Amino acid sequence: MAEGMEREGIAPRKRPVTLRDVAEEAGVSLATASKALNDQGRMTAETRARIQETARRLGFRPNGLAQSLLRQRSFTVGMLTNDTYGRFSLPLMAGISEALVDNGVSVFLCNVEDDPRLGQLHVDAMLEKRVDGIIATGKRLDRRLPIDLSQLGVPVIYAFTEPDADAIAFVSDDEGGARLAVEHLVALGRRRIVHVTGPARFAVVHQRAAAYRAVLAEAGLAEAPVMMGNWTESWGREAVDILFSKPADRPDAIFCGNDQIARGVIDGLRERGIDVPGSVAVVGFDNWEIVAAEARPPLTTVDMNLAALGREAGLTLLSLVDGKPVEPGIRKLPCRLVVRQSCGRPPDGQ
Amino acid sequence: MAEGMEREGIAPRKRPVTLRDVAEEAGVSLATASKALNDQGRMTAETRARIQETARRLGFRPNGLAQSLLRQRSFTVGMLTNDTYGRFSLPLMAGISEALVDNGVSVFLCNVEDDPRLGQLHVDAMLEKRVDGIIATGKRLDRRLPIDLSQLGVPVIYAFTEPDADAIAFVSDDEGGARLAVEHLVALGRRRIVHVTGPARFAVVHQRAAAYRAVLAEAGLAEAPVMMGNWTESWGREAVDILFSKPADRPDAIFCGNDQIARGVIDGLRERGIDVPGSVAVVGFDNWEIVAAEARPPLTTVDMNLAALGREAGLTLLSLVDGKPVEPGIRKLPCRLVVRQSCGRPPDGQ
DNA sequence: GCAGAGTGAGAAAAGCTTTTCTCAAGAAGG
DNA sequence: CCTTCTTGAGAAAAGCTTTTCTCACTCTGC
Repeated sequence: MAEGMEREGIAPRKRPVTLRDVAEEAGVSLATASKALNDQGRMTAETRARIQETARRLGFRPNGLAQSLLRQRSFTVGMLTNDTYGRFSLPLMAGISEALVDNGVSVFLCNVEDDPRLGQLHVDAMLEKRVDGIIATGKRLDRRLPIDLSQLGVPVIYAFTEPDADAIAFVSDDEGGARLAVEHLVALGRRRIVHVTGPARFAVVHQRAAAYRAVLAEAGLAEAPVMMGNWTESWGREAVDILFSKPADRPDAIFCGNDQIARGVIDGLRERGIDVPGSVAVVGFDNWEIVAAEARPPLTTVDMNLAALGREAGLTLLSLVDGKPVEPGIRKLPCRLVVRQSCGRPPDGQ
Repeated sequence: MAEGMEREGIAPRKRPVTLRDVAEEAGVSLATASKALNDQGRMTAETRARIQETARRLGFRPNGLAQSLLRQRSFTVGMLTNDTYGRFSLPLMAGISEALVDNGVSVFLCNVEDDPRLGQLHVDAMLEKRVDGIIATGKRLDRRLPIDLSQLGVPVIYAFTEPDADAIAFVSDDEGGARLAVEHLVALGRRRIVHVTGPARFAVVHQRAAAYRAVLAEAGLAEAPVMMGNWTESWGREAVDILFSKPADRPDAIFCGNDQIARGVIDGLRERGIDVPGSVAVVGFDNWEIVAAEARPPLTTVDMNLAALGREAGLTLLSLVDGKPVEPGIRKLPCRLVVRQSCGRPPDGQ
């Protein structure tokens, strides 16, 4: 019956070829075919080779759905974010994806905005598709996603977002990051360092400000005011106007709460004819390449290592899925200072 | 046997509850339980209600893997991109995801950089997981992804990337977009319009330049030089230096190839004391919010409607998956002009 | 020549759901 | 009272792979 049948074309169009097809073509049973392809069971080397060759020729590809059903493991995880694919999610995703792809795990990306309905929709879809786990990420360390993930029955990891109680979370160490920045300025001999940052309703604003104050105290420097505003360039320019409109107490360094503010600060200073870094050094936060690298001069800034954070989160999720116990709690991962040109000569020994 | 058994806790820990559990608990067969939950088959309203109630109480959730295996449809699609989750992929994804989530379809996001090995890895993973289709997106309209998707045996849609032969693709209409920009300037009475754009090796550079020349010709205006450089702010500033260093032939409008160039142009003009839009009008391309909205003045720019493009691509893929025939070919979707303040008063009637 | 060991390969179950038959019991009609 | 129709519900197959048994056959050693 298979005698006169010619396989036409190249693409395995229509119905995908199954293990049964391979077995029939090779004249063996399903069991034998399966074992041959998985290098398991006992059989002649010749039989094994023949089956493998047949599979190759037919373009056989095992059906992952069937495998998953049997193994109770889908090699699939869901990623939730409310950062409409934004600045923070991006490197985070890159790290997560990198950690998982090498283990054959694919990632469902789900943007839930801040909409509980949309969140529930995506979570339901994930659970029905039997994801092995979920990674929750966000755009703010101090905001929860609009859905409760604590009772789902699958492992959940939080990355760069406020976790539920008793959860496993990875966040950036903002105090440490701010420390790096301010200590850098101190080491460069700056004495009057001010902090221009975002709105008071952000937790990170207070964390970074606290570290800023601590470093000043440790260095025996007078505390300068912390100026809170928006996360925008225009606030940076405005802050410069405030700081430099009066002749006294002008700073010789400005530590900014993010790169956009820093960029505004740099622009404001340039427009006033104040040299950066000659007269005033500027440090940013976030290392948002497109802003930091194109600033004039290019911006020295704090990088939160989000890709590394994502990778860590991904690997930990895999451990969890494999049943290894993981201590709950919040893990802070260190930031890193990216030195460009807005602070002048780097201090000795760095 | 089930008599003394108390369900403890809330979370369905360990083994998820299956249809068999529901059937046993309700005292019916699997078949009846299935039909009850799907509102199919015949049975007393009372039986149906009892089964549904039981399912609800037990927190039953059908196993999507089993359903997919049977239906030959996984309600899953893969998205490939080489735009390391960048500026273009982002809105594209948002649109695609939006179109699909309402149909219960989840999206595997796969960043393949420009690495054929990584691409093959992801494509293999997708095929094993039996995605219903694939959407290929990129960061450039004139570059292929590093893998051949034409013989995969699943439907493929290309969005914002160079398609393989005989494929279905959605791209932005860059000529049309450039037209919108230049016609806007002409309508505002600008007479000497120059075009500052990116490197000649980009196809869009030539498409947009051609449209620019065509509109000038139609308006009876003298053709000004097309200045090709980099997609950077510094090139925008440099171009201004070139254009305004000599006193003659100064433009009264500049059409920029992207928003970063436009931003550089605006900064360059401001630093020369040239009023925007008073003396010179500026238009950008891409509508990259963070750049366009924070420019001084905020930038009028061309938006490629990438979210709409993604939505269209998603819906078309669904048609394809449902077996509806779709004519191959490249579909160009219109751009849209976002008017902010860098061109002055919008022309009458708009 | 025969018991026991080893070897190659197949049968069958499991994983979960959906759908098509099949069947038994009760109701309606002659 | 017997036949036919209707109705409620279950049995079984299908979708694809993996794994554990089981079985038949061939050596090996005595």
